Amino acid sequence: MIEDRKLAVLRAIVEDYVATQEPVGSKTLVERHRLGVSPATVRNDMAWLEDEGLIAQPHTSAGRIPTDKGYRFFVDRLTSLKPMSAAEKRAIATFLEGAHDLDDVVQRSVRLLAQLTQQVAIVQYPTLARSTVRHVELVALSTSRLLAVLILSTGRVEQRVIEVPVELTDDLIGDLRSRVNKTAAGARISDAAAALGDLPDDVAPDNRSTYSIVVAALVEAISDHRSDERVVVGGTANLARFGESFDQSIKPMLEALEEHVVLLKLLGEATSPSEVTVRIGHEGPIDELASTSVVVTGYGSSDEALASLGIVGPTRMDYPGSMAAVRAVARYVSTILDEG
Amino acid sequence: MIEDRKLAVLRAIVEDYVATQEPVGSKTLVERHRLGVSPATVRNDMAWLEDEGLIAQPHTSAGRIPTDKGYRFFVDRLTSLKPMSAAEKRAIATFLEGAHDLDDVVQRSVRLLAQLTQQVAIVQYPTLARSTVRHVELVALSTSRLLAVLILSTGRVEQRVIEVPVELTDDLIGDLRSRVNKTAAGARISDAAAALGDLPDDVAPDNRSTYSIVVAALVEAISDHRSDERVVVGGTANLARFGESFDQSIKPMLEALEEHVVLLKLLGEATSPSEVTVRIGHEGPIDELASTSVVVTGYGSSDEALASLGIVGPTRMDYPGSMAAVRAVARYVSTILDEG
DNA sequence: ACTTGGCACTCGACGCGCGGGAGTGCCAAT
DNA sequence: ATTGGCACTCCCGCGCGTCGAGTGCCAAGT
Repeated sequence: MIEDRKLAVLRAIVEDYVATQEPVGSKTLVERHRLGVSPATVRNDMAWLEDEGLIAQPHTSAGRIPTDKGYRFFVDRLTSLKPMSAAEKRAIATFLEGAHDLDDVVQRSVRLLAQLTQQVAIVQYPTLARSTVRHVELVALSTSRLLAVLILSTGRVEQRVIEVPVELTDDLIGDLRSRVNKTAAGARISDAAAALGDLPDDVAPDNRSTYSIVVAALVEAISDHRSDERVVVGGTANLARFGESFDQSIKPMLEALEEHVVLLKLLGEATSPSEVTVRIGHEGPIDELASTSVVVTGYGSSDEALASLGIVGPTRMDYPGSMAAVRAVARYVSTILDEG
Repeated sequence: MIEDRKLAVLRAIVEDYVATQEPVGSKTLVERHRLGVSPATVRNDMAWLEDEGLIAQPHTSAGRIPTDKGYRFFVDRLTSLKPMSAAEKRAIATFLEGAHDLDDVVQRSVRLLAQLTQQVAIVQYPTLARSTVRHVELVALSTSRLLAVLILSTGRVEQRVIEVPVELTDDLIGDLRSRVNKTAAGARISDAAAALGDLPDDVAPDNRSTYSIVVAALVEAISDHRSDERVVVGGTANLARFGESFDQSIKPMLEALEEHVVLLKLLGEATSPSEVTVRIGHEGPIDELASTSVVVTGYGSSDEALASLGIVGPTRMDYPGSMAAVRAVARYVSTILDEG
């Protein structure tokens, strides 16, 4: 069992280091936090914490900084995410309520999150796999090109251009549209794709092949997972705040932010909105981002998460604050999407 | 009249400085470029160029660097944009041809431009004002919420959610849809909005008010200029290359890249695809970006530009290369959009 | 009238040495 | 177990001298 005071010391170190960005020594520690013991005692505790691998010193005769393991311990056992102030809650609510459009909601969430945490924010669009089809619209662009517009229960609207090697007539499209909608409406996207495969059974024989071609293209377009990769990034300017550790930090970060596939990996599996996942430094999936942490949670209805949202920042970040902000935003977004 | 050699010296200074990022002195200059004269002569020319405000020295006894005015001179009179190599042309063509969707085209253009120039690339979506309406689709989301999907000639698809304080029936929507399409199809968006104002004249009297409410909302949604602000940014990671001048350069840059309104100001008026506009340092509209240059051109049909596209980078950039790349990409994008 | 070599001068970059100070570990005392 | 004392370590900042690239100017050459 670890004594309370050692934990208090660890907590103090983390908080001070996060606040000042500088290694923290025993003397300044007892000054700033009323630990009620002398620096020498703290030093002993520090030596112990270092043995345990929770803190480290950059070089002899410097203060200590938390290790990844130390942050992990801090996050798991030494803190509960501090609740947002009433003012902050109000700010979140009013800021997000202005939106009706899904695009709006996503965009505002990113900005909000970035501003609240002063970090880089990432919001994923609701996963297609977990949405149901509300309506499918087909519009002829030319005689051989068809625009399919999918409207999903989450408010997401997807469009695809389909090239078909057959002549498209208005009747054909109209017929196809009503059939597709009858089959797909209300179904999950994967189910809809499956159900559409059976469609051409009861159509006029001479239209059969046309149908199957169009439907095949449609199915392929629908289940195209490329669009599951939709994420929005905001608050990049906050990267400018850690001006020092430049090459090791900012460059890989900027690169990652451009690769949406990488970002999705970073967000990971969507969890329920009630729990906030924290990945610290090397725990993340990307080696280049070993000195950055991710705070992420899911949003959507409470029983099933639609997608993820979170922030990315240096391992030395304000975890309680970030976690609280991420959770708060996720909740508000969830309720807004529920209403819409 | 300025003699040729002085111009040659200026050109050499610009080229060397862009390549090395270091102030260039008289001796290294005659070594690298076969100027056929001695360093002393070059020094005299340099003194003259400095008097003219075309070059400057950061401090006494350092080499010279071009001033903004020097770059301007260089761009205007000392260089013609070098044509792309055959290989590059092929690369551009194949890279862009894979796209059919407008989103695809835009996204690929940004990446391509960023990669070719090693700078931050910006591509604006085709302006709504210059597109014509191809089709309008209306879908009821609930009894009082309507989703309008506009499909434009450029391939752009815009969606808007409209709240209407009336009960929506399928008949009403169907009727409205056919009327709207009859009125708006083929028209420019501004004309369409105007024409829609007259719509409710020949409808059943008891539907009048409903129509006018819905149409008013629709018109407002259509002419919402918020969506003219759509731009896509890429190649942010290239910012990491100028690691030195950090706070003065990267931070305002990152901030600007988040504010799409600012970016639009930066892109400025769309010009014809044949001419490439260069704005150097302070010439730009944004004071914070005084040490960055913009290379931009329009794309779309040759007689009328649909929107702008270009790159942003430090004033010390490879202007001939950037200009050529920007123009090449704009041309390819234009032809692809013409076909589609 | 340019061009050129020579020359003195300037000034930033670099390396070095030297305290100052923050911080540590250890030990003896309580 | 805690604490004050103490010697030790090592980073950081400062001042200094040197080096060298680069300049401006001048007088001589073509």
